[in-house]
Amino acid sequence: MRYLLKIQEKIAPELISIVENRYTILRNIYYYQPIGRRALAEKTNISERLVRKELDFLCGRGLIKVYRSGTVLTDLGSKFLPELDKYMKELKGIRTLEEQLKGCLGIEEVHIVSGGLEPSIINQEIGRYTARLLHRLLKDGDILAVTGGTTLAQVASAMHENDSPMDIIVVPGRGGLGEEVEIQANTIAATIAKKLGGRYHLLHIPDSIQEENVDIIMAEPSIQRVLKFLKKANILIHGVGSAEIMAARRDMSPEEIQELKNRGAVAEALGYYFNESGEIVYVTTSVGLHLEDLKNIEKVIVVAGEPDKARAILSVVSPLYHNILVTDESTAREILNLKGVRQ
Amino acid sequence: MRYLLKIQEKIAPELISIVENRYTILRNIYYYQPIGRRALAEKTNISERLVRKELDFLCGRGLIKVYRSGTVLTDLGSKFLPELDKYMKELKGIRTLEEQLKGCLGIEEVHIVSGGLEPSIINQEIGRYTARLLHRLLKDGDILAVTGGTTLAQVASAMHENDSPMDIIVVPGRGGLGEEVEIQANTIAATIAKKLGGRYHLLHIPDSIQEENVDIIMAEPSIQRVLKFLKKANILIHGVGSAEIMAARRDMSPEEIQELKNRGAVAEALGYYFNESGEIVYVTTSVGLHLEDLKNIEKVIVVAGEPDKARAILSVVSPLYHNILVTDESTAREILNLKGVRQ
DNA sequence: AAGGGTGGGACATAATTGTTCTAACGGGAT
DNA sequence: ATCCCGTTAGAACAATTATGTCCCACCCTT
Repeated sequence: MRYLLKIQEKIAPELISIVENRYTILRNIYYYQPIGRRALAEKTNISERLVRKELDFLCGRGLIKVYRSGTVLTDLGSKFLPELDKYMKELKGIRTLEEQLKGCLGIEEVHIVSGGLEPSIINQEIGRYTARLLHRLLKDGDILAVTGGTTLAQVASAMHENDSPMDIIVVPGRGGLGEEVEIQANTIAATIAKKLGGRYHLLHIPDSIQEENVDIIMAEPSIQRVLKFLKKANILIHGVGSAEIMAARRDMSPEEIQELKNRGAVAEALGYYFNESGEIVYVTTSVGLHLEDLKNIEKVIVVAGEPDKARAILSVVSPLYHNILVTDESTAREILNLKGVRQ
Repeated sequence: MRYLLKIQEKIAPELISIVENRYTILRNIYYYQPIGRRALAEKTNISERLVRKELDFLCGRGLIKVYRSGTVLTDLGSKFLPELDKYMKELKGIRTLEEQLKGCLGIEEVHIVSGGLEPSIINQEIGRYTARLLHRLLKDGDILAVTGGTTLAQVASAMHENDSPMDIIVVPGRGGLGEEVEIQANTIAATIAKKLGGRYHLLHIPDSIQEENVDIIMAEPSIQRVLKFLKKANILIHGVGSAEIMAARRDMSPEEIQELKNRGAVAEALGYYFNESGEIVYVTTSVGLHLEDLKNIEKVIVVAGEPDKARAILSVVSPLYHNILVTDESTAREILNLKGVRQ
């Protein structure tokens, strides 16, 4: 399979740029439809005339439809796009990247989404991909734990409504980390549960509670009930943040932030802060899953894009805790760079 | 595998003609090297300028070398060509053709050589391919039976000398069918045996012997010895001829030829003449393998190109007797046409 | 009603392609 | 050895095609 494409690359190397152009255009249409030639040209860095040519081509293939108001994906086109994803992965050697990253991180599965789009869109792509992955992975009886963050929010919004309700329980992995509602774990858990037709339980915990009050909160029956589900969760999906952004997003005091910096924190996940070597340097006093719990969870999926997170991902992800990583092409390459692996 | 190329064909259909051009050019260089631009252009029906462009490209890839005296395949090029063969088979859907033909004929294996060359070259291609197949198939201890014919002669000449001699015996499948020396079974058997570094035994039998003398000849010890090997042959490779051409090639009397026509003979193989329905309508009184013997031979390979032989192949090849068919693309398509299979 | 987007058209320019010419090389015959 | 013929690559140039750029009439939204 890979073999044939290798041969092809030798005999027709120009193919890659041709297909890449069309792929990029299709994906941009997907995200911005209806969209015009000029806007597409700008987004894709392909000249307007070329975009037009490709548009004509794609139109002829019935993948898109050009209206007065702009270009739109046809049904055929949106069905075709996931297939193209697969194809492009092979063509651009992303499958190889996945293997390298797998070996490098020692993890079970690595999924990489094709790059070549704007960062904001890449996050959506990761969401779209992870959503598909989740749909495949989840089965009746599962208890899914999720965390917050922009990436997870994308996953939630990219999931589609199930035809028939599933017997699934979704719970937030940690409570009260003081973020905006849309990207809170609670919101995301609810969204996903609703789309799947499953149930959900939320953790309502004050943003920053005193250390001495934790036990009191924990004793609350409503909290206890959710924590019981959490302990039984067999799938966890969580994001990774860069330490400073997370610290800012959660209303940390300046002293705390300084303390984090002093300790060399670069990454955050599940309320834990890690330094470059992957050591835990700080833990927020929050309620829910603890790092050690991850070892008992069947499938732990970590999802994170954006190349500036490469270092963070590297320090967080560990075969001890994680099974699956979902990221994007440029982040993957950056991680391998940091590790000194040549591609 | 096939799947990816299907996707590719949808997103980049122009690729096929690009690759096809380069493939055709490469193959023509292989057969005619050193050859010039103009001659190539004529043979391939590609405009001279295009040939030049592709030549520049192939040169840049190090697959060919352009000399004052013409273009020549480099070592890399000749190593690359068989890989390209494989790739082209997938790309042009020849693998699918093979499957269809396999199903249609009920045979174990079908090998189809990519078309798009002049008929004379196609025969060489089939020879080249079959030679590779034989090299792969043969193992020490084998006894190989071969017949005559232009196609088999190509096979023989396309085989390469073995580094180390093989423990193999090659014998002609039938004796004395009165053809030119170069395409006689005896000659071919000797050639193949020499190339493999094996032994061979020949059948020297008068061209057209009287029915009543067959037994006398058969009793000859020298003949008996060869026949004994023949009965133990575990691989047979034979060609297929159209009835009229074969009748002419072997000096048949006008009455016999008329008789053949009356009986509706369309195909010949191993001295047997078949009508359209695959029934045997005539047998030359010759010495050697009989049709029934084929059932006991491990691998029977039938090799035949040229589209006008399609009907002949169809009536000769049977799962009862044959395991492997080697032919070319246009013949394959013609056979499927005759069978009413749409491709 | 106006403004920012749209597709289609126009057109100059660049690139590709078809065609022809030429000088030089190679190989066979002398 | 040498001449000669055929074939070669390379160059040149015209014809065609692809491409970059800009404009315009239109439509939708605001």
